[in-house]
Amino acid sequence: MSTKDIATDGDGPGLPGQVPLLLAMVFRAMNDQFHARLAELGREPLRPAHGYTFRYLATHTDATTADLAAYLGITKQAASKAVAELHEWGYLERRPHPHDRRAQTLALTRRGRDYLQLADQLWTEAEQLWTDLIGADRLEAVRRDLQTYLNHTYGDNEAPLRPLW
Amino acid sequence: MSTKDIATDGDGPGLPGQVPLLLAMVFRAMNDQFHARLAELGREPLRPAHGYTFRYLATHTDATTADLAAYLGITKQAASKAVAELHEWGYLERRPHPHDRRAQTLALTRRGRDYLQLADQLWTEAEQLWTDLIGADRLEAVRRDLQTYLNHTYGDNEAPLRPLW
DNA sequence: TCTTGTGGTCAACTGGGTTGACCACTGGGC
DNA sequence: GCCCAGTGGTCAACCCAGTTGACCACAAGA
Repeated sequence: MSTKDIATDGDGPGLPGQVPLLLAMVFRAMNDQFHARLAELGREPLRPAHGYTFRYLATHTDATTADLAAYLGITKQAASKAVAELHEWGYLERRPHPHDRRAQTLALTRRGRDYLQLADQLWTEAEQLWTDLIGADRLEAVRRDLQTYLNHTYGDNEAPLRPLW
Repeated sequence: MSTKDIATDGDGPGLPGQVPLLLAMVFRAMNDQFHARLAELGREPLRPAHGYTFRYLATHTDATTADLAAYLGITKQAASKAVAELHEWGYLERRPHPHDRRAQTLALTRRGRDYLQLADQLWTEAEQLWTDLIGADRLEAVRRDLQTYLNHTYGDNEAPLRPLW
């Protein structure tokens, strides 16, 4: 049985099947750092789904709530709730859809774009910490290897970015 | 503004701060595959917290519910619920603690160890897919780089492995 | 012995998700 | 042009894995 500790013992060739869990642990560590910095800066910590919403809206103009729900893999009711909150808090605005009178297009406000920019900056900090440890070349190699996996898995489709567990 | 699509466009040097999100997306992809295979095999998909419980118990004998709660970063009430379920389903057993009459030690049953072994096998499949794409050398390099980050972040402590978002 | 702390459970609540029902509107078939 | 199945959006009720709060049995050092 592979009961060997998967923790931070570090060396040796690595057990088969260990890498996926290492991915999860590293992302968790970076995410913790991200939220710690956010708290340090006194910024309200929007929930994960909000961050993904921002990122989606920044790259998809004229997106509707239903589009967002599909991307996040949640029901449109749930997406609608999130959108209502973010609108109430001034991060995004709803406008009538140009061609469909049922629908509304969503767009980030200045405040929303600022928040996303800050988030990008904090992720960059976390990434930089890793770069300092392993060097820019290795980081770039890792980035390519990750991208290779996504390209293979999703082809030309967009990789889903959303909360998971 | 960094509104460039973070999806699977693939090439180019990569945007700063992109790697943490790539980690999340790759883990998500592997996790999806994991659950798809589990469903294929007709195995009931225990919730994530259950898997982490198994992994913890396999490497920590005489663990108590409170230990588990601390490791998972949840309240002992929540841990107690999970333990009760897993016990009811035959995956673990509770025995009186040798030195403390309040406490109970937790241990996997045969059934629990079997499930963990299956999980390891499915993670190995996901990892293998990546190895096929980038080669064993690159995978091993990635594994070391991930481990380096964890070692730096947690030192000699155990890296937490738990649900997150 | 007393006091403080800890393992474990019961109960009530929270919140982000769900399913279900519904209306307003779209758009293709005829 | 008229239908009608399909879709965008919302309201309402519910679900459930987590929370906080209260509590008891026991532990362990003063």
